[in-house]
Amino acid sequence: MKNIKEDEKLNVLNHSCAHLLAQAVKHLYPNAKFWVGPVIEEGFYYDIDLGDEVVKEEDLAKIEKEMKKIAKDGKRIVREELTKEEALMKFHDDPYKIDLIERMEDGNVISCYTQGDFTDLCRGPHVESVKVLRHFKLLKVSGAYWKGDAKNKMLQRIYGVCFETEEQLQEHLAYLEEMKNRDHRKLSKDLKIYMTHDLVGQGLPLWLPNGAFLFHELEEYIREKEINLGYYHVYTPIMATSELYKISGHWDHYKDDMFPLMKREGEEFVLRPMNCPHHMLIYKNELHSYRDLPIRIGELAHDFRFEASGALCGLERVRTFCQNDAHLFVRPDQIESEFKRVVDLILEVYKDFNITEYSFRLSLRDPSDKEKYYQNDEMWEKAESTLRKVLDDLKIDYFEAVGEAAFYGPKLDVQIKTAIGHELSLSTCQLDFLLPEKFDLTYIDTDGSKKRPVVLHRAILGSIDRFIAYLIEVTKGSFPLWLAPVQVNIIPVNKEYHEAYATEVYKLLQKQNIRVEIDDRNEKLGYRMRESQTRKIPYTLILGDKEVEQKTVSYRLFGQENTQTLSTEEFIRLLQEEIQTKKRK
RNA sequence: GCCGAAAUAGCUCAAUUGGUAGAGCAACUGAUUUGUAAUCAGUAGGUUACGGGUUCAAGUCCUGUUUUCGGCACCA
Repeated sequence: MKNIKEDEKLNVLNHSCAHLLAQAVKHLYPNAKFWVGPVIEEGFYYDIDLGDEVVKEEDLAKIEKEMKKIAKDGKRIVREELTKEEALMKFHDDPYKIDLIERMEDGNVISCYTQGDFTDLCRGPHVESVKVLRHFKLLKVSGAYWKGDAKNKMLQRIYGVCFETEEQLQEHLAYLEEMKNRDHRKLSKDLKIYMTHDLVGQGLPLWLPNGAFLFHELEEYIREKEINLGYYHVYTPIMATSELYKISGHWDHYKDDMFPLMKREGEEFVLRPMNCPHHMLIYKNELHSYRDLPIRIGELAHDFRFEASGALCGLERVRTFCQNDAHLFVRPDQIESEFKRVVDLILEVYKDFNITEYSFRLSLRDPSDKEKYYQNDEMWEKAESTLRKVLDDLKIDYFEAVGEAAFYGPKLDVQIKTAIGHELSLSTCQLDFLLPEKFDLTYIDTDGSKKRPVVLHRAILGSIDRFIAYLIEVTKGSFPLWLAPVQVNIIPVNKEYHEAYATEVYKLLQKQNIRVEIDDRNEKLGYRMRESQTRKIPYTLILGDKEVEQKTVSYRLFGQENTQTLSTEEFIRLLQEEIQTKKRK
């Protein structure tokens, strides 16, 4: 999709369109007051205070109509430059604009733009005339907190997009529609990946057999990779006493995001929101020599977080999920090499899954946020500069995000965008000097003295749940053979004559651990083929007279129309090769 | 959590201004015995998410709850 904000022409066009929107809203809602109307990647929006009035989705058509009317009139857009005092005078009855003006530096030129009966404070630039604004569409309305702060009043936000030609606009709208069809929630329903139920609760998905196969294969995949890299896997309880999180420091920072306390016989338990404290205790269970480090403790661990109800989304954001977690206990001199190994693993895994659209985010603390972040300037500077150095050494492109760090340290996150445009972290690698401190972790150094290890928290697939959600979207539900819930579907042409051979092939494949089904229903071949294709099963076998006679199989690949014929042995070899090469590199 | 919208058969959707809840697919039964994306006929399927109210009459209007959707805020 075109990034409208980055495109010079479209940026100006959409910004002007935001003004056109404001003007139309002003005509229809005379009491409207306007905050800001910026250009974003997807188009533009305007935040508006309508007092007691409400814009509903059905009102968008009405507003669009007014916008078209104004555009047709074709007023010129005129720039005017003011001093701060003049600007304050001009917008004296608009508290929102006064707020903006007052925060501008004295002496700077302040500009505003006028089109017909509407003037707005704005840096510009704009198109010459509203006449150019013809191919636009208002897309959605929503509430949005003033200045992005939940403590403030909620304004109304109207989103839209504008293009130079009608073709471009229609193409864009078609693209948005196409993306909706890629939404993992829709595909998951079609492909029977997971379900939810009111009686279980929101954000708590139930994995159906097809989803469970995916889940299991991914667990096996990453576990094997990690074992080859020297990780040890453990299982730890999904709960602990609240005391554990008081020691780790999580209690102070995150108890509101945890499921509430369970009290019994004077003890207090919580469902765990993360696994770090458990793994710290496993490290502490033994005395460690400098020779033993790094020690890598991994777990496919189920965690529970009380996410805000409005944040929940399919498998992408849930209240219980399975983390592909590990904690790497390293000596200070090993931070760089170990961090590099994690980045290498991330790159390797993404390659295995053909994930190409992602970016690295270096998440740093916001030094002014004294509440969220653990206070120790020296520690933070050391940690942040270490990560930066490794990334630079690896020549990895990344962007920095202030205020996105964990409370205990900076991190490298891998960001992806979902089909419907949500930006999410998939993988993460976090540097932590704090938890080793809190749990008084040590190793014995060369000189016999106790030293403090450093911890790297990392998750490669992130959460299995979210990873599957993303995988469904990038593959459109057509999974590579090794992941496909059903890998081969056998269709005997005639039940009476071909079922025996079909069963024979079925048993052969099953013996090779191929996930295979046989569709011997009394339905026409075309009917069964159609269903096989809509289920996106990679291989569909057609077995009839010819195949029985020659001891062969004829197969059709998902999404293709031609049929290939191979001997049964060759076919099995083909499957095995495809599974092996894609699965284990 | 906040602003807004929605919830009708397993799924996708209909149901004039309040006036007998329907269709396609799926399921089941029977016929058909099939060579690459939907064979034909029949049967069954509903406290219209859940609770309360208005009305002679509520899927439709009001109200509370739950869940879902679009954003915002959040995301250890």
